[in-house]
Amino acid sequence: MEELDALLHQPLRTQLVAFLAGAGEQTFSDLKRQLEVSDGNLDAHLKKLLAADYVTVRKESGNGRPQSYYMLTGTGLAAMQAYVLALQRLLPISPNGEHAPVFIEPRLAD
Amino acid sequence: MEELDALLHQPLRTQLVAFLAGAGEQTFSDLKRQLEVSDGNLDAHLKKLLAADYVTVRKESGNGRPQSYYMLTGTGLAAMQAYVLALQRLLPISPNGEHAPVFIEPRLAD
DNA sequence: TCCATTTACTCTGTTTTGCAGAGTTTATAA
DNA sequence: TTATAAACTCTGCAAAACAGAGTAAATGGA
Repeated sequence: MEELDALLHQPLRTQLVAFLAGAGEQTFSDLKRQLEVSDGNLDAHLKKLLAADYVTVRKESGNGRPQSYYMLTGTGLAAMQAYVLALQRLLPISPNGEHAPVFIEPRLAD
Repeated sequence: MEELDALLHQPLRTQLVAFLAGAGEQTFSDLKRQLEVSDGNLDAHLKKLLAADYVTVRKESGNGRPQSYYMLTGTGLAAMQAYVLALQRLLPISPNGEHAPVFIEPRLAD
């Protein structure tokens, strides 16, 4: 059985990684607002992504309020792409209607 | 933010739906063996998929040991395809290397 | 016939995970 | 100097996942 990256297979972390990939560097506050999540929860999930090197932080202070900028790493993007690919391979018919090569035609209930 | 089907965004259920899509009708025991999962846990997740009509059961008895055959529904396959599509849209660069139209080039840390 | 076995559950308890909010620190702006 | 904001940390609760024991129904073999 194809394995799915447990770190990415979680709603908030999937959204975090995808959002960072699309939006580039974001502050803690930006992420909190955009994903509508409590700061405790955001912090916990960011820590897991940091520990896996899927995300990096850059901390600024001195020229305004202290700010932490979070950014996706190449490792993180690669992991996300591998994750989506793994899901596609699990599915016998790809979402665009084409058949994945390794699977048979799905048989469905009525 | 694009939403992800919470029912599918869980490792075991994702695997269950994908496996049923590829392998067709499967017994409870088959699923237990293939996915290497405890029967209590398998039962719990199958119930959720049944409740959402992503899966159906057909029960046989009288001509052998009682057997329950589980099968993916059209609803279930459609949900899975929509789920994978949603993930692809979240990602700024699709896994095959092509850019998704709505997103900008991802900016990454070093 | 009855005993063991298999299937497919149900139930219970434990562990893990997710999550919210209160409190803390540092720093700035008023 | 006080108030406010950012970015945490910590604590506790709630929900989810999970394993395994127990159970009913049915069969197959002795």
